[in-house]
Amino acid sequence: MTPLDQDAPLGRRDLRKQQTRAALTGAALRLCSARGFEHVTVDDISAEAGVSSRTFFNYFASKEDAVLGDHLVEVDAMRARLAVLLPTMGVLEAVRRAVLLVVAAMEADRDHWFLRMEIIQRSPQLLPRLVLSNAEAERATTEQIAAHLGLDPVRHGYPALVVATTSAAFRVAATRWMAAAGGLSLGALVDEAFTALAAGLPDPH
Amino acid sequence: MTPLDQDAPLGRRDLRKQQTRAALTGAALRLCSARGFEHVTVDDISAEAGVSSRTFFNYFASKEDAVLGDHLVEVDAMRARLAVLLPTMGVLEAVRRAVLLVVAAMEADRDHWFLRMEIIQRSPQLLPRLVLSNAEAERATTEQIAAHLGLDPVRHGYPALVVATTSAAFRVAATRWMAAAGGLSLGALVDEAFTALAAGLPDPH
DNA sequence: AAATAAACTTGCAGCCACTGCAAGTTTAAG
DNA sequence: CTTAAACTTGCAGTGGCTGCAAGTTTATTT
Repeated sequence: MTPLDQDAPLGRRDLRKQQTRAALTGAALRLCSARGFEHVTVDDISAEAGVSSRTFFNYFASKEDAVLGDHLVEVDAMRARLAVLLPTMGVLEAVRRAVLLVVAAMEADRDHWFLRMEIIQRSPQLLPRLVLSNAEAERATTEQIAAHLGLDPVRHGYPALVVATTSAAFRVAATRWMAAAGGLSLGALVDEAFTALAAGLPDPH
Repeated sequence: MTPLDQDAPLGRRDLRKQQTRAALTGAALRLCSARGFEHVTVDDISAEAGVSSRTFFNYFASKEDAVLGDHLVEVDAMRARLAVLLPTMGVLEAVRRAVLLVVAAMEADRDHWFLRMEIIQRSPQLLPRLVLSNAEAERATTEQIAAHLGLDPVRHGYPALVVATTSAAFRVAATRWMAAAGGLSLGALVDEAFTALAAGLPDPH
């Protein structure tokens, strides 16, 4: 009598796992927000979460991972959405709409993201790592777009260019979102950036 | 009678310093290219260069820095060029021409750059750090453009957007350059990317 | 319910990146 | 020549991270 109504096989064990995982990320975000990333040790985080430091590394490959998180779910959702949108509109417009999925996820997890970004802002070494976590996703998206256009992703630069620039545009929007401390809508900022991109980045006045 | 004809004060000491530095980067690139970044220790690099591992850290803040290098010179040159170009043309065009300085520097240091990129390709952890080394430069350029346009870089997203997207476009061009193993001109690839950017990234056919 | 297997946690020992300190050595300056 | 500054180095120590060999908890089988 295993409850499989939803999508996740929930045993007592798996439940406790994602509970421990949440405790670790929570502890990491809280402590790093208070003291700064480099003044928090893995031992501190583990102690705060009530597990051994060795167990910490059973959940996260690095201290940075605990702060930055996974985001694999959103990546998969975005790929699925892209597959639907690409045949019916231009590439840039399809990417814009697909990105709105990520926007929704971030606005839903708003509190954690503000903590994350505050920590990242004070410890710039984390920003690149955040980009890296997107790197694999970027590569996959590049191939998806190249396949749709029937282009060789190596010979043609277009797919990689679209992905890299839109990704950068998104990062800028997210940074502004945090700088405004939630006073602006992330979706609106993303839209603004994509509009400028589609217009060829003309000088404003 | 200090020889100051050029721009650098060259004493026996400074000469030996940049000699040691070159030996360290050379050793780092050679060993990492042969064995892969994570299978090379700082001790290995130091021994190959004929200094102690402690001395290594007097020259580089991290193992990654030894592989990735500085590029501060090009950054300064680019800023100066930008200051000249900005008043006489559009922002995007000015950035495009300023970037050509970096292109020239990379094509001149071609061999080292191919090694670097091969190493980075096999050890993706390095890619973020490469982005980070550009992060400070990006911030400075953003402020420069914001000042030129008379915009507040926080309230207005345009300067940051231009810098982030052009930087991404450059990265794509550099990646293709390496993939082509020098069969293509980096300058041509950069031009192609900027042209697509200025046109608003329209679908190709 | 008991026995067996699988998964999870933990301590331990150890590698390696990296740092501060206190020498010793080399080069420049007075 | 003397003094001061710069450079190198060893040493000891912190902290991130891993493999291993327990021990403990949960799932599975009979």
